Amino acid sequence: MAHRSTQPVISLTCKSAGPALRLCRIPGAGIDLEKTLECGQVFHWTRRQAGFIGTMGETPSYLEQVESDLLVPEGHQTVVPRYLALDHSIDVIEASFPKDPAIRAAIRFSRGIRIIRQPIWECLATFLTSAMKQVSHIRSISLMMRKRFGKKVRLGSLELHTFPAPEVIAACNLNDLLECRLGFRARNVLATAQMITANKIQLKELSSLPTAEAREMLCRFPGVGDKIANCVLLFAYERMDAVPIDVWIGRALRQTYFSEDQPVGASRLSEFCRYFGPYAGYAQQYLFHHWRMTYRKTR
DNA sequence: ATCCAGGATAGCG
DNA sequence: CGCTATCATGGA
Repeated sequence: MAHRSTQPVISLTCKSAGPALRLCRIPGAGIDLEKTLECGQVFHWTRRQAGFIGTMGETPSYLEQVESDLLVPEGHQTVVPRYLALDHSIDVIEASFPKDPAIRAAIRFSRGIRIIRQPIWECLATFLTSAMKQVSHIRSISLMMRKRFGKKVRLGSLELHTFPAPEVIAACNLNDLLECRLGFRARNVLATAQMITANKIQLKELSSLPTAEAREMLCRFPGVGDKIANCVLLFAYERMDAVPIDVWIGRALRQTYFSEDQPVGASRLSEFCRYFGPYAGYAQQYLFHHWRMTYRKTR
């Protein structure tokens, strides 16, 4: 009973109507929450007070880091560690990386990032909107789609929106989506949602396929090529060896591992990434984050 | 104003 | 094969 009075509580809305949210403290297992939610793998989490608000699938939540622990809403003690992949053996993963200077520096800078477990459709649709967009744009598009088409869910007095289901997007017309500033990506998002709703490809069934075959299937969706397919494989299908090659990681790899702007194509870079080992996707995320934060201006 | 962004793709040689 | 222009939109 003495514990109850020390249980942390929080009120997430300005108007302090309703009971405050009761929080639980759980071990963070070495995670850095801020890096994890802001390193460019997921886009909808929003800073609120000392933590972040957002949804894990249908579940609205609040996450806050306190020293090495996490504060989560009461009742979320199981779903949060799964979503944030706190079970990943980060020591094993980092020990599997090659020991070159670039990797060492990236580990030092990016330590604490977890490759989280995102809902498959949400991940696929979000990265469909990511083509030729800055991270801040992807984020605002995701939030607009949620607000306009998502389901309203409540956490205490706080209202959030889930990412709209494929059926909801499939029923939209192009102009609805264009209002979320999707531009030329709207066509692809709509057509992909319609393919899924028509059962042309079942996303869940790809889980049982070898990575190469799952990638091939993902690339059948309009607007999905190797890069976006690899994002979905890494961030939603738990394929830790999948490496998305984008402009940033391309620059990092060429400048670090190849000589002076020799033309090195994406396919050759992709081959090279086997060098990073069985957790190449993790290594890629470390490098991506380090490079993007460090060389943003200087190029 | 000009350039570029966690790309994909049709259309060329 | 590999290379290029093009696709909307907004921040720097």
